Amino acid sequence: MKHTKKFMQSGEPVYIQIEAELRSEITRGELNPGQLLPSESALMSRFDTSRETVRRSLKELEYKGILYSRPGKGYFVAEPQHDLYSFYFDDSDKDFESEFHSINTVTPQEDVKAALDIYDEKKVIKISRIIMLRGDPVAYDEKYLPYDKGEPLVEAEIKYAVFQDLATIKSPPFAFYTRMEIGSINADNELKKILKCERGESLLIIYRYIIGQDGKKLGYGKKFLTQKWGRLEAISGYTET
Amino acid sequence: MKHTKKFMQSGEPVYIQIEAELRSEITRGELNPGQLLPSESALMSRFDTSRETVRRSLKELEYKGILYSRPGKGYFVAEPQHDLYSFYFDDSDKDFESEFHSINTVTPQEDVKAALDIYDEKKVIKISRIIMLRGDPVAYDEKYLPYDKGEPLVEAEIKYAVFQDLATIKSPPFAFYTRMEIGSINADNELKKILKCERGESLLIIYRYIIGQDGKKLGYGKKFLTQKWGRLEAISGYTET
DNA sequence: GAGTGGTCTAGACCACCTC
DNA sequence: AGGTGGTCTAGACCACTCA
Repeated sequence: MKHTKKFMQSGEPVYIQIEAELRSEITRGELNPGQLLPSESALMSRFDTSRETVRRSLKELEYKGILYSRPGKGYFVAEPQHDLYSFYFDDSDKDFESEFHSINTVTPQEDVKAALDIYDEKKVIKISRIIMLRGDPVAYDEKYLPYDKGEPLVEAEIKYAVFQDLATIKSPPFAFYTRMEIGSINADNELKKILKCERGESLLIIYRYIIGQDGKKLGYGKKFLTQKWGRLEAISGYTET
Repeated sequence: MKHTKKFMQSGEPVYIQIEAELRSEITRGELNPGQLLPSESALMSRFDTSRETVRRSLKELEYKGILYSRPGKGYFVAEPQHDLYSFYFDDSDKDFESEFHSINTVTPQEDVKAALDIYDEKKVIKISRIIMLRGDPVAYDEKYLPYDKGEPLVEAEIKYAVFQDLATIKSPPFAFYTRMEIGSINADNELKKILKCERGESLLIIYRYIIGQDGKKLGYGKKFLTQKWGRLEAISGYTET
């Protein structure tokens, strides 16, 4: 059988081989953004395979943002998204020691009320902790959750769940997402005390809003990172493999 | 014909309908991370369609990071990546006015040499500009490109290309990517002068390294953002649609 | 060995675009 | 009218997993 032979020869599925071949032409600059690719039927004869197999290759490249298709016209090389960055920000701070600071129900301040869409006198749960590196405080974290009366405040449970990920509480995990804002701020006296840094030292401040798919605000957090914590690292553009 | 009727009824392709149905079960929490989905053949009879159609739906959800599959076992609901964030950082600063500051070839400082993998006495092209909002400076930008002797320094061309995107020069657009580091810093006297801010004011500092797929360093940039510039905004988790 | 997903084929009809 | 991609079908063989 034709395809079996091809498959065995290199150990790679045919559609992966075609994908690699086309991708290489693009990263080498032989095919450039906006350019039209050969049609499916042309690729079928070029690679001596069926239409679905060719389409599988093209679909892969489409998902990766390298191609797009226009019905009736063909496939085109996409513009790379050099302005779209991604980064990991792991709230559990696995690489650090973290020190439990306080947990209690409080009357929220204005920024917290606004962030959680609270308009009445409802209280909120406030959890704060200090993140340490080799004995030095490098970050300080405050999290706020709406406190619905009647819900027992089970400290141990919250401690576990919240420290894994804010708002894993009582929401199916695909039912919410997080919006983050990153800014910088000079340490005030309170932060100076907590983080044992200079007053005025420049800190990264990271705001997070946990939002349900229905728009409901499920959580709010502020995190202050000293320069010892390190820099946030992000990537944009297409990285091979 | 069976499928034509189904397709016409809702105007949506069958595989999109199946995808939506499964996704809804997941966001509603009926199916949870780690759980096994019904097999392909079970879904074939449930939705009265062919295997490839069912597989197309599952593949979509796989690409979106909602499912993963294990040969011989089945499809499982994935863990949502609540720690993976994305954001846009458009270097052209379309929403701002930007003021050309200077462009010339200079002997690089140590950080620039390290960032561009320069070990000899080669010079680099330095481009700097100031970004303004309503007449006020809100950011300051420095970019460095390796300067290969013999290349004419065509100012107009560089100005255009670099201000669109650092390193669009002479590299096919899929041949490189960008690594970014975000930190905070106190304004020194020089930045105070350029940005007309207080000495010690907290700034966001953004380092960028433009890197070829072959690992070659193509460009380096530093950008200082005042608090007037605004906050960086990022998103994580699954957002519907 | 029975069931699962992974790959591949050879058809089909459709909507869209261009001449 | 003829070419393009979009959707869908009904087969096939394979490697993997688990009882």
